Amino acid sequence: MTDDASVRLHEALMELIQVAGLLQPDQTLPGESVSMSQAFALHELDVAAPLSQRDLVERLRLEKSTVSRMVADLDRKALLVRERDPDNRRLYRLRLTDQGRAVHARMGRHFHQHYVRWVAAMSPAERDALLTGLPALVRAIRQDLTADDDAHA
Amino acid sequence: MTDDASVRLHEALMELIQVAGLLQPDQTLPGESVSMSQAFALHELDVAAPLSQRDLVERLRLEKSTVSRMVADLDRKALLVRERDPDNRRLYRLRLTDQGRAVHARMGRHFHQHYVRWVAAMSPAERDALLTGLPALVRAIRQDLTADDDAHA
DNA sequence: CCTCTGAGTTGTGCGGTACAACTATGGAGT
DNA sequence: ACTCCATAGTTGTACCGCACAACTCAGAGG
Repeated sequence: MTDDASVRLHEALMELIQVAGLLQPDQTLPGESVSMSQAFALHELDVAAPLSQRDLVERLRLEKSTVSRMVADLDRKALLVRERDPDNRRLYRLRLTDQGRAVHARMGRHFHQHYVRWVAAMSPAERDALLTGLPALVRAIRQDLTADDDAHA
Repeated sequence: MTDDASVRLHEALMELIQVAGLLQPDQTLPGESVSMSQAFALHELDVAAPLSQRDLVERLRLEKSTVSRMVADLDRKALLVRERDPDNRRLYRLRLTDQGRAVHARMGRHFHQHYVRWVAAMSPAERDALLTGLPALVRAIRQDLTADDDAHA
C-alpha cells in the first residue's frame, strides 16, 4: 500500500536530514565564508543571470529583507555586482563577478568529492534507483506546493 | 560513469533542500511549539527510552549545552521527565510523558499527510526506486562519516 | 584524601531569518 | 498633470537555534 510507502519515506527522510547534519548551522566550504543560502544564490546567478532580488526571493523562498542583506553581503565580498536595470530603475540586475563564479566552482568541486564517495558506496542498481526516485520526489513536492499555493490564492 | 551520477545527485539534492524549505527556520507543526531538533528528540525518546542527554548528543549530533537547554525546555513543557539514574546520579534517564508521546504522534500524523500526497504523485516505479535509493544513500553517507571519524581519530 | 574523568549547566555571542515600517520608482485613472 | 496604488528594495528590530568556554557536581583510582 501507499501507506506503508509513506511511512518508509518518512523514516528515510528523517535519517537523511540527521545524517546530513541539517540540524547544525550552515556549513558550506571549510575555508569559504559563504552561508548555505549564499551558496544557493551563487548557483542561481551562475546558471541564470541577470536576476533581480525579487527573482532570488522566489527561487530561494526567502524574505525580501533577508535577500537584500544577503546580496549586499555578497556585493561587499565582491562576489557579485548590482547594477540597476536602465529600463526599470527599481530592479537590480545581479551578476556574478569572476571571483563569484570561482567561489561557486570551488564549492561545486568540494561537494562533488562527497558525492563521488557516496555514489561509489552504492551499487549500480541503488544508484539508478536513487537517480530515478529523487527527481520524482522533488517533482511531487513541487506539485504539492503549487497546489497549496493555488488553494491559498 | 559515476561522475555523471554524482553531478545528477548534486542537482537533485540541491533541489530537494530548496523545495523542502530547509533554508527557512525550523517549522514542524503549525500549532505545536516544538522545534525541528526537539521533534527529533521526541522521536528518539519515543523509540528508545530511557536515554541520557549524552545519548541525545550523539544521536542528534548537537552540542551538549544545546541538548541541555533543549531538554530543559521540553521538561518545562511537560513533554518529558528527567529522573536521575539511581546507579549513577550524573546521568539523566529521559522519558517521554504521555503528553510528549501525544505530541510526537500528532506530528507524525501531520507529516504523514504530506508523504501520502507525495507518494500519490509518484508512479509505483518511482516510488519503489525512491525507497530503494534513499536508504542506500543514507547508508553510504553513514559509511563516509564513520570513515571520516576513524581517520580523524 | 586528592586528582581525574565524565555528565550536565550557565554565560555569552553569533548567524540567519522574519516582520514591520520605510523610501523610491513606475504605472494608471480621472 | 496630479493622485493613488503597486512594486523593488532597505532598514530597524527581534527571535531562535546553535556553538564555545567556563563552570558545578558526581563518581572512580591512586
